[in-house]
Amino acid sequence: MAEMGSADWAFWDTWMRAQRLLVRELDRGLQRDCGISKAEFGVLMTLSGPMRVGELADALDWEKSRVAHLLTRMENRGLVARTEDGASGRRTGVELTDEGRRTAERATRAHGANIRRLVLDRLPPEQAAAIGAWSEQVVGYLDG
Amino acid sequence: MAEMGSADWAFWDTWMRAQRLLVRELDRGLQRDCGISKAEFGVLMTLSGPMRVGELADALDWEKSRVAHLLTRMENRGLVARTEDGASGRRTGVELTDEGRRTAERATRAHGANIRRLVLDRLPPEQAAAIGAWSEQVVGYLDG
DNA sequence: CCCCAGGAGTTGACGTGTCAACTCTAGCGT
DNA sequence: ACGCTAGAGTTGACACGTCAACTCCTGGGG
Repeated sequence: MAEMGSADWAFWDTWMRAQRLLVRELDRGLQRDCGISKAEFGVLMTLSGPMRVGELADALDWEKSRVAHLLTRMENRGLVARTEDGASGRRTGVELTDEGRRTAERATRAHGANIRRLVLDRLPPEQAAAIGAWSEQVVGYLDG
Repeated sequence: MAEMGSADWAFWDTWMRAQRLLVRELDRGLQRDCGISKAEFGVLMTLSGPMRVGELADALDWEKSRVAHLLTRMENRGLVARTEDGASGRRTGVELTDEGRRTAERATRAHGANIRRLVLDRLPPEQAAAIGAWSEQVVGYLDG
């Protein structure tokens, strides 16, 4: 197998740097406009109806404990509520509060606008096609 | 400004998912093969000779406090050493230990091989060109 | 000479993520 | 019916990043 040349490292560094700058900018926008983190945005998008914690973790492809910790913090801020599940009375489900739904609505617009402004509007079609193809391929062999 | 359509969201989600899977895989490789994190790898690569903490922070484009915290942890594990700087005797510089140099050497090979295997070897030239162009552009307008 | 303003570095509080250990319940075998 | 195990969910310890406050020089005015 060939070694990494300095051009390879430069390519990789620039790519990762661009990625990091972009994600940082989007995160700041989400925090500024809606007061939530990117992870919380993911929960708000995924949690359409009442769900079990495990379903949510599977849907997001996150560790259950990460979801549990995050839900605790979001519950304290009134974005989600734990719900009783079945006859046992154990709080094992979770759903959005009204506040959570409002925030989700607002965040969808704001975050979408930021993605469009910072990324999509500046992405020529052939670059979009290349990135799309690459993404599909990576998801295919690292996720499948 | 146009809204985000569902195709836009799908494109974005897949892209971010691929990015996340890839970074996770590379981080695990670095941890498994060399026992260091990606951030520590960055320090090991950048810290060629003795440097001041601020220089290091500037070179990496990180917050000084992040560097200070990370250096403390790396110092405890024997990868770097704080050095006395000037007549004041204040420990204000930092350099690699022998152990740090050995780890840096090993990490360069291992991480480079992983990047090549997981990314570069699978990236057709026109996709590489498109991604390279996009990266340059993003760094240009988010960093400049 | 003294003071003090500013830069460099550190530290602490807190949010967040991972891993491992723990609790609770349900379901099953005997 | 009893106990045991498997799964779901939670919790705690720790690693890491950010922000703000802090310490410690250092270099001019006065």
